[in-house]
Amino acid sequence: MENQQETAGPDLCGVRCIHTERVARAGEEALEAATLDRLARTFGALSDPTRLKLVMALSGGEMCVCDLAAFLKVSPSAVSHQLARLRDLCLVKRRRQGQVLYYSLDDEHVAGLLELGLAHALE
Amino acid sequence: MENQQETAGPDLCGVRCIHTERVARAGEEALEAATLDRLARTFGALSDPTRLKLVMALSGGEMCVCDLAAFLKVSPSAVSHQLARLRDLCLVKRRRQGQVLYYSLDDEHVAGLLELGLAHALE
DNA sequence: CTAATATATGAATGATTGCTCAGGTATTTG
DNA sequence: CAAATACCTGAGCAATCATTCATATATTAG
Repeated sequence: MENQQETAGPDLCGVRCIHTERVARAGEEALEAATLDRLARTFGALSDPTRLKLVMALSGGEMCVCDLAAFLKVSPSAVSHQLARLRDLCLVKRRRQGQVLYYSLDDEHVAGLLELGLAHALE
Repeated sequence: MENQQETAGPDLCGVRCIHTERVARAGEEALEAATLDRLARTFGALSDPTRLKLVMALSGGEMCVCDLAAFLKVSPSAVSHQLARLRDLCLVKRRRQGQVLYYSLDDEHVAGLLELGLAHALE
């Protein structure tokens, strides 16, 4: 019984897995859990319309928290929470000028992701 | 009082928005709600480690539902739900051969998104 | 036709997530 | 120094989501 793969559910796909070698190869090529998790959280940061609108706005140049709150029509507190999340994943960075913090996209990857994602969504 | 922007919260950022013209420009360049929503859902489909592992596995070639369930160690039902979501956003496509459905990435955009995202997550 | 296999799907449920509220920190002004 | 402004953050609540369970559909075998 060396071909079998354990499945979790009660409606498991019989006893056999159809392509054992293909599954094994996928296992070898798989990313480690920590990387997978960070990648998932990165995409997750872009999975909300409000946050996405925020990031797209920043792709047009830097903005302060007040500007973003006004633009998104949400409270500065909400914006700040979202910015913290984006910051945590290095999607945006900030620069202080007096009391004002100006946010912008962290690097070109971010604009690239937006472009590619949009190209796919529109096709 | 033509410079003011309404904000939603009670701790609203004073009465004034700092860069009115910048906010106005962002408004002009903004995507329409439906597009934004679809884009958000597209990224959302990639925001779960299990689904991400699934999609990355498919980037190495097509796999059937059974294979994926075995590889991910979740029930075929759970995989099927996830595949439906990915299918709905045209991230994966399927081809039937007898009773077996083989899934693969829908187009190059998808692999591109994974690559770009990974490059960012690893930097 | 009936039985078996592979996959799909609706409903229910526990876990995440977005927002608000109520504070707290950092910077400038007087 | 104290007051004001811009922003941050922890806790709590409502909505969303991933999974399970039960059932339904599609294809092949007999």
